[in-house]
Amino acid sequence: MTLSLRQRRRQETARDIQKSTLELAVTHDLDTVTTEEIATAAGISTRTFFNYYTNKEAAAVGHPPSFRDEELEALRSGTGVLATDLKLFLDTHMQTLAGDEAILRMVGKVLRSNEKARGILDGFLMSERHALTDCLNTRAGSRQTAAALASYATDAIGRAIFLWEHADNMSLQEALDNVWGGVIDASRLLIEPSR
Amino acid sequence: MTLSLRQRRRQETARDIQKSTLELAVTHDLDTVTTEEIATAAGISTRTFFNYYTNKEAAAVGHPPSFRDEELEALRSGTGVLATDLKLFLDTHMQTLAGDEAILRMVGKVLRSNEKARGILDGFLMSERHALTDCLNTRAGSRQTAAALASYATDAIGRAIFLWEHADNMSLQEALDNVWGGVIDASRLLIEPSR
DNA sequence: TCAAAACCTTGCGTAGTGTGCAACCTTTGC
DNA sequence: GCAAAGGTTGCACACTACGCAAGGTTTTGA
Repeated sequence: MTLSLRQRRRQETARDIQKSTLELAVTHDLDTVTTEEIATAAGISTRTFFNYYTNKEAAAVGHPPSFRDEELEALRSGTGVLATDLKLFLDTHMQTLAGDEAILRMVGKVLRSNEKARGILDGFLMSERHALTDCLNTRAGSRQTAAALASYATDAIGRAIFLWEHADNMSLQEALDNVWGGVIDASRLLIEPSR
Repeated sequence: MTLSLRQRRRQETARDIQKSTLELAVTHDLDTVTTEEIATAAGISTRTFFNYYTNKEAAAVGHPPSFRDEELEALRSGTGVLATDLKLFLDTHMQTLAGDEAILRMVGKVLRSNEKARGILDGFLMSERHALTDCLNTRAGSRQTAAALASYATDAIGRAIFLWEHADNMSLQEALDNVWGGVIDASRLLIEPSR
């Protein structure tokens, strides 16, 4: 469990680089910031920067938290109402994300203006969605159904973060509740035509 | 309606560049292809390449068809069952996409291996989803509901294309029907806990 | 405890990217 | 038919990303 000195330093440096990148990106716009400026701000050489991240956009995105295995397992083997279990799963993940609101807000800003950063995050989210699809596949009727549910869920997190960023005085949890209400309403609209 | 010689040439050149880019990307992997190779293949100078596209990933993605105004309007003012109207809307858009299956297939391949290209397409899809949200907002109860429906719909197109690319002997329309079934089942699962 | 192995940082060299600028050519509109 | 508008190109330049090799630090295990 305890990381060696080397591993700890590596994590710290990676995080320092991300912080330096985001701070510069938020004040100046990532495209006009050079890797040299980032490296200097993080107290390393340009060459070392590229030993940690393949490019500045990847440095800005960093390493977002994945769905945790325990949570996926709890969802897979859950016996409650699916909508409730899935919402609980998202709540837990949102709490993890809420652990670093400052970074989340800066990353959000970068994502809104930088295509390459979006692509990098999108790749990450794609594999997360895949893991969630596998997990839901044991509870849904078919793989297509599981894939749709997984999309609903990951999209909901994205919209919740967006809502939280743009609304004043709203917690991440409140934003997710709000968005989830929309998901349920949308589902109802799709299968209950008359009302 | 008729385009001037200049405008027609511009479109043709843009398309030639996209085709050259995709053909090289499919055989060699876009990352190892240089802009110089693309420019030579398209019969233009490197400098001109950058007058058309800001980078090779944008050249590979090209300019995908947007939702058409008539279709959006038909959906906005539709009076049928929402699920049916929305499915019809997607069917129509899928027919537009089916007009160039060769390019669609090559773009799909690039998107699977190239983060930057994904980010570019994602930015495009984001604005499409926004337009669709505005449109659905007149029929859904709230903006969050409309946003959820718009996500369901655009994601369904993406998954349908993915399915079509990976299944043998399946048309785009069949793939969309298949995926849409998953969307409806997922919605039902979310609001009908016991069954 | 200490030397070898493993790993990390850094400078240097190099191929490739993306843009401003100026010269020159083609199309358009009057 | 000619001026204006728009397009293509070469050139120069700053920035990106990575291979390589030299030199330093941490880890390992005898």
